[in-house]
Amino acid sequence: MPEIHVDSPIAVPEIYWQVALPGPLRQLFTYRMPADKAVCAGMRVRVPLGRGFRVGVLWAPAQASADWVIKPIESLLDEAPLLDEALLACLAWAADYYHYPLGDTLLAAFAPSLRQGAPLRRLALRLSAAGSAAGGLESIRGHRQKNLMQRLAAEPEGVLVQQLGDVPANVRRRLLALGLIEAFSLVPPPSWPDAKGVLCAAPQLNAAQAAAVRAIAATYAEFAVWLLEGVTGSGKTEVYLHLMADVLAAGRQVLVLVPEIALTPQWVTRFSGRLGLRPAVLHSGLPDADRLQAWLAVRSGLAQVVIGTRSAVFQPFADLGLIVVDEEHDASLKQNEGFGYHARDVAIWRARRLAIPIVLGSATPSLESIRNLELGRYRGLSLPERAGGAAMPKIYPLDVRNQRMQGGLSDALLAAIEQHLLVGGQVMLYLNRRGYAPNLLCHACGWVAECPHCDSFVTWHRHAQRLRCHHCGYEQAVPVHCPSCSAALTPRGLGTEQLEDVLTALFPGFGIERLDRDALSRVGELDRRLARIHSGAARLIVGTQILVKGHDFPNVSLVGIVDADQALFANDFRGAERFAQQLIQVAGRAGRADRAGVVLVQTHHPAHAGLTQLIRHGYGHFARGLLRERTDIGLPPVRMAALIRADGPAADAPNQLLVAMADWLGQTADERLVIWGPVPAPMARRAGRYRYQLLLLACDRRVLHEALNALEAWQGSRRPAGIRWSIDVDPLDMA
DNA sequence: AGCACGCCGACT
DNA sequence: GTCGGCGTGCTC
Repeated sequence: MPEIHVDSPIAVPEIYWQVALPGPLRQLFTYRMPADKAVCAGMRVRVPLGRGFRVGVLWAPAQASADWVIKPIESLLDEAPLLDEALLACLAWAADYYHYPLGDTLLAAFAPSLRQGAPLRRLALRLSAAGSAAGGLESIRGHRQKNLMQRLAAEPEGVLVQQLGDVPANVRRRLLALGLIEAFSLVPPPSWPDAKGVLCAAPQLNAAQAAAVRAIAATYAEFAVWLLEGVTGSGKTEVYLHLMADVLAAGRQVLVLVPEIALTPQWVTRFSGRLGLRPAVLHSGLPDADRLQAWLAVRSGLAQVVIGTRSAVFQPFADLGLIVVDEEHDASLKQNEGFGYHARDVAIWRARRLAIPIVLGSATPSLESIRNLELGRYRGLSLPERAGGAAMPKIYPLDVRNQRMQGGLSDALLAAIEQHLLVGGQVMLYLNRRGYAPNLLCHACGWVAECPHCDSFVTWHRHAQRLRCHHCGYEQAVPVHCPSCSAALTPRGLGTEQLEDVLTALFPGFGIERLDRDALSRVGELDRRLARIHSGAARLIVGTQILVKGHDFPNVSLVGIVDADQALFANDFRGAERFAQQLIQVAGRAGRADRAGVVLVQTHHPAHAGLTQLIRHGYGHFARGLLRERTDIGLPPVRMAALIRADGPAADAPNQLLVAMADWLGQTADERLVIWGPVPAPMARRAGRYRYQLLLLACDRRVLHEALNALEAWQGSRRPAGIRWSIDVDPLDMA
């Protein structure tokens, strides 16, 4: 359609606004609209862009510009801004800090259907004047039509069409045609269901818990970051619940961030049982309709408690009074691809802006948080003892050098398993490798099945009869013979599937449950397996990482770490802290009730300095030691870091791009910027792409961010074909 | 990101 | 002679 511009004196004056659009469009786009429109930042608009249309967010008023033809917005999607000023400020900060496009950042705060441009107004029906006057309804024959008339007569405010699912469309059309009912649009009032089930009483707090509650409660009206360092089983959740009850009683909302909600269904029942309300549970598996309902209910204040994974940190709270970040050390709070924000850090920003307290809870706090505590930015609280007087588990290294091993288990570990089973305990075995065997090998010629797309071997999944790559999703059938020499193939190494089989053969009749991603891919499977564990039908538990994430298994008296060696010598500088966190968290599954637990750590390096220190002095001491090492070598969290990743279909180009960036930064950036690399990524080829990375470090955050801004501006002009590159601020994962 | 325009191989 | 590969360049 050609643009018609009429310069007539009666033309409505126009205003200009900058609009943030989705996509990697780093600049804002200016559009015009009639000046009589009441608009403000945070409203969604539909605007023309190129040939098509996009949903964007009004950002700031702008001036007319002669540099380009300014198009009018196509439509205003909201009558009021859906995001308040405080949340918009938080999003602007996040876009800037994480060097992520503003439009995509803003859109991340909307429920998915709103992101697509769905209007809040919905079609509704009500009786027309004629319909109300008709009274007797004699003229209507069909009983469905009569039912609808009666239903609408009972609800003079009108009924949403989407709530009339049982009424066929032709019934509605017929009554509309007769003029007895009329269609109109309305913004449905938000709704949120009540809690179901009975309330449970709060248990008595122990002295440390009560002290923590008192201390935090004194800061309800101010910004304060509390690091709650509580050993596994110390009852951190009880502290949260007491605080939440206070804040809810004051009529304010609470946000609880957890690593993986799908794995902790008991949280939800516990929260609703104690607080007498239905929490909004948000995670990636939730259907869009549920997300929208929750989003609207949170915005209206009806949903008072939100429990969610990292993306819940952008929920549009009406009156947030407290934030809890549980397992604040957990790496799933940060993502290293796409919008790589750390939910804990965004949450802290929101808390500061809202002047409310935030509680970071963990048995194994991150080095970042320990440092902030030492610098006085956070206030510390500790729960040094287990609730209910339970003893801490005892951890022993188990030297497996020269020991006979059966299916990866030493005689000493097998004896311990048997002993604990015979006295009625449950035994948990932790092995962070799923599948049957990590390699499939030809004993005759040495051939090993590899992933064609990655620098890795494929894992043999015996039950599924597939070879799978755990890095890219590649799958293939299991070859019968060696493709190179036709000899038979043998498995090498131990995975959870195999461990399950081994234990079934060695301890028949005790019942085994395996908890890993393969076993839990079907919905409800976790619940079924957890039920069998809790009922005692399964006495042996085998699992990966998933075991670490906060499940309560009160009867577990022995935990076996099947292979500590792989984690002891990790290739990334955070390896040691991650190993320690994992060990302490798994160990914490043992002996929660009346008996002390035992943790046996199989290793070929029983004298490993880190391992012995961790066992002897505990996590807190160990972590503070690591922090001093980081200070000496100038790594995070002592210096700020950003990782530039580049990948492409060939090996040279991404490396050359990073070399060029490193050279340019070396010449132009502040001399306090430290540039390491580029180096190939820990897995140099993944999913068919060659990956390199460049690490930037600086003591001053501004130095780092200035360098990143300059880099973006410099690179914006030239972009090599086929190469992708991205910035990861505060990277957790070097892979 | 989309979605154009713009120049070189196998097909009705 | 056309259909179509994706290389590069722009979108208010």
